[in-house]
Amino acid sequence: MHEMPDHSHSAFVPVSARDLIAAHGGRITRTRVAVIEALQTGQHPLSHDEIGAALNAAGIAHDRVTLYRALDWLVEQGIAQRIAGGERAWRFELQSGGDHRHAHFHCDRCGQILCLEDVPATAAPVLPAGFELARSELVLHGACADCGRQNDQTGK
Amino acid sequence: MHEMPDHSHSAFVPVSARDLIAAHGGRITRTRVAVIEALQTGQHPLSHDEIGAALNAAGIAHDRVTLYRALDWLVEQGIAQRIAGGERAWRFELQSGGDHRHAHFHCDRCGQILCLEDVPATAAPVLPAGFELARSELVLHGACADCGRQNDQTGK
DNA sequence: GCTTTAATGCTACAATGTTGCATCAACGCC
DNA sequence: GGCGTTGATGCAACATTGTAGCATTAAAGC
Ligand SMILES: [Mn+2]
Ligand SMILES: [Mn+2]
Ligand SMILES: [Zn+2]
Ligand SMILES: [Zn+2]
Repeated sequence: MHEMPDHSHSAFVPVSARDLIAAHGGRITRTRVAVIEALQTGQHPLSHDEIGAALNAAGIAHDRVTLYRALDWLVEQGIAQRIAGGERAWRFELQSGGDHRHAHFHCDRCGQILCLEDVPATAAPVLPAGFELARSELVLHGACADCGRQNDQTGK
Repeated sequence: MHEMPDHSHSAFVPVSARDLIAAHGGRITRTRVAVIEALQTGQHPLSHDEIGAALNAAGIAHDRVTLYRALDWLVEQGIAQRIAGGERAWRFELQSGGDHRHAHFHCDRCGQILCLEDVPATAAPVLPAGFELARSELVLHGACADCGRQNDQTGK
């Protein structure tokens, strides 16, 4: 595993995993660093399982429970956010700057999840009196380009 | 396809559970009838557990698996729809006329789910080329009136 | 280095949902 | 109304996802 030297003048990777953890007063551990890096690398919100696989690939031994707790902590700290997705398993992605909540697309055939950065999840709907809105989740379901193409004849 | 018998001048309870099942070519069983009636009675989308409790209350013995399968069948037939809700458990509600998909509110404190009939879940967003939208789910999270009132000081 | 305690690893458990298969009962037919 | 067919059920066993308790390890500050 490579040490990230901090010649970080790149505007694209604004904070190193270590800085992010330290900034929230947490201890810098292999697991947390690797989880954040997996989320930074991933092109879509990752499931617990996918993150676990990434850690294995990086040669980082870990316990299931530890991973759950690392993810919980990241969410508590506002570093990552949880996405419901439509199956039973949560997906996780880094909280990119601010509270920019966007919609997600869930392919019902291959299970792939895609960020729709352009589609805000924010609705400002009429809630009954006394109700307080904390956040909104918008998930679109359907078939992704690959899946739609490969068996379009099913009609369903 | 048979026409509804015409003693039905009530516009409010359009179909009996039995008719609904028969119209979809299914066998009319105690469990299915009771599940549909529970969904018709319920004021919000019901979890598997809540439906099971309703069956027990109605004195209808049943197996966990049977209930799962009854619900699966209702969803397959388009009689009911599944809602993700944000916990691990599905919620179910009858598919009221047409494809009228509305948003739902999930209270993060008491777990209550509320239908927001007025808020359409439909977004017509820009999907990448080749993607096919089947349906969309919009879930708003926060505190319901009761929960918001009773401990507003937490701030979280 | 030494101490403190946050974080981990392990075990055991809970909640939700699924699969296979033998049995039962709904429904069509007579 | 009885009968046979087969869809629906009940039961046992299992899978997946996530939690709780507690002893041990190791990160951070001195
Ligand atoms: Mn996203
Ligand atoms: Mn609803
Ligand atoms: Zn797909
Ligand atoms: Zn509430």
